[in-house]
Amino acid sequence: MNAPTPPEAAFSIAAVERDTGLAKDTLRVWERRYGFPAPTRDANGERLYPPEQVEKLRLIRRLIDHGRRPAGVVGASIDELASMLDSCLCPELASSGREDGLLQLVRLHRSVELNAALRQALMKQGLQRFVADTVAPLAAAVGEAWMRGEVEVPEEHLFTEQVQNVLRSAIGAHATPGGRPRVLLTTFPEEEHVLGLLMAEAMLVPEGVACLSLGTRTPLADIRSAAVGGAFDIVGLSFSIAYPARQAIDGLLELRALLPDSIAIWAGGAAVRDKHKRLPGIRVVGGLDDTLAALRDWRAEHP
Amino acid sequence: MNAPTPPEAAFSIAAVERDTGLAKDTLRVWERRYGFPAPTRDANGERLYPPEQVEKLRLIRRLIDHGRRPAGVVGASIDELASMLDSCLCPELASSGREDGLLQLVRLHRSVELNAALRQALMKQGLQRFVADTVAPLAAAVGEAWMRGEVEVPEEHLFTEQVQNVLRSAIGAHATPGGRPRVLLTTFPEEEHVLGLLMAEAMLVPEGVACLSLGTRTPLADIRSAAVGGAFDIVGLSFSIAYPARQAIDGLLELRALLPDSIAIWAGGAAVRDKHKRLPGIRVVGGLDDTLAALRDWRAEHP
DNA sequence: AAAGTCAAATTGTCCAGGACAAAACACGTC
DNA sequence: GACGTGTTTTGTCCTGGACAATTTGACTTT
Repeated sequence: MNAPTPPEAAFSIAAVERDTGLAKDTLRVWERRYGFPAPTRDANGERLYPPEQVEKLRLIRRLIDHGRRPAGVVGASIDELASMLDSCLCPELASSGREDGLLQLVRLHRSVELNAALRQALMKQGLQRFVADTVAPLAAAVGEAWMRGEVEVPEEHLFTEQVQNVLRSAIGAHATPGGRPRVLLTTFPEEEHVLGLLMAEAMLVPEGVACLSLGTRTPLADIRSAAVGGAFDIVGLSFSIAYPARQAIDGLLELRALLPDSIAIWAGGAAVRDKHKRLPGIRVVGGLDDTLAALRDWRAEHP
Repeated sequence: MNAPTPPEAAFSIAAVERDTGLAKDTLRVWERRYGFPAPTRDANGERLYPPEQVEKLRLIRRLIDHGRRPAGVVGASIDELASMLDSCLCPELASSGREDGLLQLVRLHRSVELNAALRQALMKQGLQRFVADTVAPLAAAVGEAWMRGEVEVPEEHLFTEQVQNVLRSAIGAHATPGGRPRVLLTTFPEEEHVLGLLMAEAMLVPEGVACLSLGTRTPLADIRSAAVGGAFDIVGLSFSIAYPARQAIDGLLELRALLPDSIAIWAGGAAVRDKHKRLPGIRVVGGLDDTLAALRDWRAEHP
């Protein structure tokens, strides 16, 4: 009655939806329009997607997230997709991860060494530089490698978990409960990436900011009640690259209308970068270092 | 083109799916069969669900998760639902949370006090008793309160985040990289509750076990490759109450077939409790204290 | 050359209503 | 109680059509 386990070596449409993030309706309409994917059928007439097609769909998904349009990528051959992929990756990112060796630790399942290396870097650099100079580039490198298909799900999970462990305990050590401003951090309901929030928190906490993270996926109305009820000065939202820009903008404007003017909204992440013009009343944070600039601005205006 | 923002005070079918966890198809078929929900339509003929109906759907969802069947709950009045709710809650749980006062801290948005109280309890009790005697009952109480509708999304997020922070830093302090056995912890792809994993890890790490958590939502094939590639002795899976029992059993048996006999499988959580008979070759862990019993058993067999 | 305007093409989501297998239930038997 | 067997309930999948939101691209105006 619930999503059936994919039998042997083929995936049901529900499994493909889960693995690729493409809605069932979208998968069916692509098949109708572009002739791809072209699943076989089981005895019951239901779609069965071979693993290669699922893999190709994942690739297509990544390209679309990077701005391509379906007409150009659905129906292209594997080789064409691979060359498109190369053209939208910046080579220096991948290499920066390789040079410092941390990406290798992610790749090779070396969780213990990865953890040790992260903690060592944290000690050496301090929390803020650790986040800006080590975690963020590493996250970008992992993202790139994942897009190239060079890392799999478990490596990505491993990386996220280990970074979370290190960041959460470091943030706990710096916590300044009575500080100002009071910042509420979370994401919109469709966004489940947590590292952006943790990185922002790690940048702010050493500055004496009182941060509260609600974790991911908070409904808009609940953000409002938490922000107002908790007397927060700033609400910080994080958007990963996969988040649809339009949705981010609509949501932010709606939230802006929901919150009193005395509460500032900060938005960061790839989906809102350069969208400053379309977001009146919202501080678009361009990167981790810009978080500190935003904080300086806020403090200048609130003596 | 993407999930539209719900206008004013009514929800699109996509928004309801997100908020309630009920698939669009299920919502449409309930409407056809039971006459509920009964959304209005917009100018375009698309369903618009009023907030009361969404709230009622959430209630129904909870009752179904606790074993009721749709025929009995979809179409019942609010009062009937409320009385059903009472009959499937165990009163002592809610009260245990109230007595120690921690649940109050969750309710009132007192994040700072909650964090302090958790850390204090941790110091006093030690990691294992803290998890078994404080975190687990509190999690159960929050679950009950959520089911009664007495806590909202942000409170639940707040609770999860704060507990995560405390547990992760405590686990980090206890870490014993070279220990035995080597345990890999994760959940199946449909399961996103992380606290069960963290509690298990917190029970095991002080015993000198080398734990690696992959976080939630790991595909079966990836669990296999991580377990074999990392030379793990045990794979631990966690299932929350909302996880369909049948799916858990199928998945576990499939994983059992995938893994060599030398790697043990432990399964814990409400969804697999009392399913021991249907899970040959798998150690069903009945609760947090049973985790330690399972560990003792394993060590007795692997001198 | 930059910026605005507007029609055409693209694209994701929604709808209806039928079908069916898996799960839960009820009941009789060992 | 444990175990088959028939019945009902229930979630998911299917087809093919429709449409609004977006993007594209050609054209006009500053």
